[in-house]
Amino acid sequence: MEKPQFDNKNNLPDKLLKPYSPADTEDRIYSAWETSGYFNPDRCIEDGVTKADAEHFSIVLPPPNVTGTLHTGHALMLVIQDIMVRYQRMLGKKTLWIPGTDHAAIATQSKVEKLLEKEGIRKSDLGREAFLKRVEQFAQESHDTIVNQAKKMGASLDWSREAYTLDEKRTVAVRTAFKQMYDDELIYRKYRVINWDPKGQTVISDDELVYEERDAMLYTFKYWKDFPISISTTRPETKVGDVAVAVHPDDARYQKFIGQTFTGTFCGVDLSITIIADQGVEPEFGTGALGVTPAHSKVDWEMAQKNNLEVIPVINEFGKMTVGGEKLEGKKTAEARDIIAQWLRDEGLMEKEDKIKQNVSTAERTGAIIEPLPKLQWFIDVNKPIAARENKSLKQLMQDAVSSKEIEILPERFDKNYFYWINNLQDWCISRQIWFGHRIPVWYKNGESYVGIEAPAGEEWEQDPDTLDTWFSAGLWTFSTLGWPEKTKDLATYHPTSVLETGHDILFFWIARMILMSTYLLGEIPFKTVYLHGMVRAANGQKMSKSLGNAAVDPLDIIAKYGNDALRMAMIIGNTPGNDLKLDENDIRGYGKFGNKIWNATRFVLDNIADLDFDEACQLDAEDQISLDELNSLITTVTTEMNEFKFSLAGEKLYHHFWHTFADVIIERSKTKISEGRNVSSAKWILYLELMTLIKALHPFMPFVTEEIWSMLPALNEVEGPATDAKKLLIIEAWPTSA
RNA sequence: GCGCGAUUAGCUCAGUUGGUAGAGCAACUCGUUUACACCGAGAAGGUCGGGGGUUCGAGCCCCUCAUCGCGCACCA
Repeated sequence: MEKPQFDNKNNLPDKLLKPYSPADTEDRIYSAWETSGYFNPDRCIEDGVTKADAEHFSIVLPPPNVTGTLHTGHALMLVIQDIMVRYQRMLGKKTLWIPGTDHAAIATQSKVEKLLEKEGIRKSDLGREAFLKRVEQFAQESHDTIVNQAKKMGASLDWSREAYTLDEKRTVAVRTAFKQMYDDELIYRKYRVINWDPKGQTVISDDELVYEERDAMLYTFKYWKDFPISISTTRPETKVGDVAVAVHPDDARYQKFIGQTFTGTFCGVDLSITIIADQGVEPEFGTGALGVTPAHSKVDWEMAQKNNLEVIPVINEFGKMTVGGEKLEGKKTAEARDIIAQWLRDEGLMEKEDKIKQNVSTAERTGAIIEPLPKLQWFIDVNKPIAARENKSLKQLMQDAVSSKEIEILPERFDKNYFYWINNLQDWCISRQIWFGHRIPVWYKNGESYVGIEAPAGEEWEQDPDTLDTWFSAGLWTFSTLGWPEKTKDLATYHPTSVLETGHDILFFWIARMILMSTYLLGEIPFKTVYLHGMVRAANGQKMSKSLGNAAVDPLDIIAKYGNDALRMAMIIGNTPGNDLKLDENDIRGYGKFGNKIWNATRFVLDNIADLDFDEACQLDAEDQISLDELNSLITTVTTEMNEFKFSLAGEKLYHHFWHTFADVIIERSKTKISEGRNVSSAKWILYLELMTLIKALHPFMPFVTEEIWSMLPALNEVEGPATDAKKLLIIEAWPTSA
């Protein structure tokens, strides 16, 4: 059967007669926003959109790594932040959202190394300079992709303030921060056992360790026949570096040996073993005695420091043995382990071999098993009292910022994780043996060293070859992006920032480090609210990852299919802070339909209010007045929820009201009134008021379709009557208030 | 080992200070009424993981157990 044609006697725009097409709309709308300049708060002030003395609202975008393209996780972060920013801008605040990218030192370097590997090139073949050129080229390409993607996602970022963690300004910030910390003796260089990644050939911080449970063999044996105590270990190969055996001070079995030294030969290596007492030894585990290898275990290193023991390195940076003659030297640790285990059996020294589960630390980036090694590295002291900060340590500064409620973490339960992490925090190792990143601003000459922003004068000064942990520069992000160390107007206006929105997986890596840097360097918090989102998962709950093959869910594909507005709604509704989000294509499709529903409702309203006389006072009949009251109370509720970061609730209420109250009840009711000529003016007024209000309130959630509709409401943007001045864009329209 | 979270309609999840259980999707029945079939109307569907406690009243607070997931941790 033929469907009756919409007669369009009121000459509605052609595009409004067809179903809504995000693909034909979104790019055009984004360009209009960019051209307007309203992503930049300065422009809003110039044009009188925002008052110069208005309250500020600022967010720094967690800078995506320049390691490739944006994924759904990035899309989620862009959506949540864009909603906040659009809402705050409509409230009339000086609203700034700063974009940027992160050089992501190790991650980017290893990515490029892998690409070069495919070409059969090693980074050592290229040399430092040529290699860095390749990395920078790669980083630039990634950057361009990322920027384009962010724009596709509708992010209302102020591109005029874009920053990069490795650009010139940020380099000055990094060096200034380094120098100040060095001068305050918070940064120091020390030889100690660190986490060595044999694959990445660099030291990594404690936070970059990932523990993996593995099967291991626990060997129980004596070093030699007349040694009085048996020890247990999973790593016999390190025992050639042993200098002591530690027992619990109260252990009756071993007390009599404490303080004695025994010498002998273990697998061809001469050892001198002193029996020491340490509270940390668990009498119940193994034999209750522990072989101490100061060079290859952090715990043992500390025992050695306390007891003044010698440190004997036996493993090198490549995970190979450096002692033991022909039998062991040059062998990989795993091989040496078997050789020693066999030797123990052959010698009749092996007493027990037990299969156990063991947590081994691996490197987050390379997956390699960490080899603890003693090395000279740079550290940040987290316990030293700082005179300029009321003698508080960095640890205390981090703690106080949150415990004082100056910084609020959403959801609140992450407070506990944060405090727990701080309590267990040890000095932060900030040097890395990689090429890509901020080179440590320290120069050496004949045993002399110089720390500064610029290289010292004179030829012979040699800069430290190491680079800084990428989180050092990231820690400065809230203020380095605003111009620090210069005293800029931006810094005065927009810092502390209002909200930091990111995934809970980088609470320690990044959020804690930003709090550290900001409270120390500026004496103020970096942000007031931390909003932590969960991880985006596939519809079946699986983690999206390349190895599972479902990381192929490209946000741009979804946008091409259903539109950005639909993706946004699917990412916001049903999503609460801290909880993972299952992204289901059905939901996205559903919200795509909602966009069309809004579109069609607009067609109906515009067609019916074409002859509405705006000079006449708005007079509503009883039921329409009730509807208006309901609308007002909806807006009040939604506003409260927006202020409390409850975007899911707010979005869902707007969705539901639009569809099931405005469309299903009010529009349907108006048809009867208009066709019967009963309370026609009231019916038209309520159509108009509802549509106007809902389009505005929906804008932060669905910016494209609402802006597009807004542009088709000629001279209707003031309730009082037709506007005569040039039409404003919806992004700078005032957030609706209940009348 | 310590800590955290989840467990609510078939599925995915909301539920803000304790006050008569909600949404979306799916499924069911009916309906093409000129904004929209990317639609409408209607009905159906839950002893809120188990057990105990506090309370006039508990999805929500307390205790306990179970299952799943996550974070942290120097049992060698």
